[in-house]
Amino acid sequence: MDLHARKQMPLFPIGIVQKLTGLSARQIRYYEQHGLVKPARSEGNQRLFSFHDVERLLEVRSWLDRGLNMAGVKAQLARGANGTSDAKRNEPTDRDLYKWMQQQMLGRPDAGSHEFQGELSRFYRRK
DNA sequence: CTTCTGACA
DNA sequence: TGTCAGGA
Repeated sequence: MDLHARKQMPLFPIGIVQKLTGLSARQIRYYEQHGLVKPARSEGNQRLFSFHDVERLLEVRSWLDRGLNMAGVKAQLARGANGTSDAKRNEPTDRDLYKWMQQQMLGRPDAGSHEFQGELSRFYRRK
């Protein structure tokens, strides 16, 4: 399984995505309605976002921060625009994200482990 | 406790 | 966009 495939894997719930993107759950769901992202769903109908979705959301936020409205953002996506300056500078690199995940996996012995670790282990699992 | 949908004093 | 309801 290559990196590209892993980036498509449905891994995190909306709460994690909020922390990763700085967007509110309301915004994330709203953007989904507008087709900006298409997270997978768990059996319990819970949204499961992939790294691809998270990156797209960060890209969307960079445009919104720069004053674009929904129409503007859609135009960028339609044009296949790639995040420019700000987006590139503020967007966490893959390494940042992986490092962040490893921290989650190492876990905080006191805070109790997250079921999250189990899901994330899928990302690292070979084959 | 977290997430989901629908709705708006 | 925030926030509340009512349910899973």
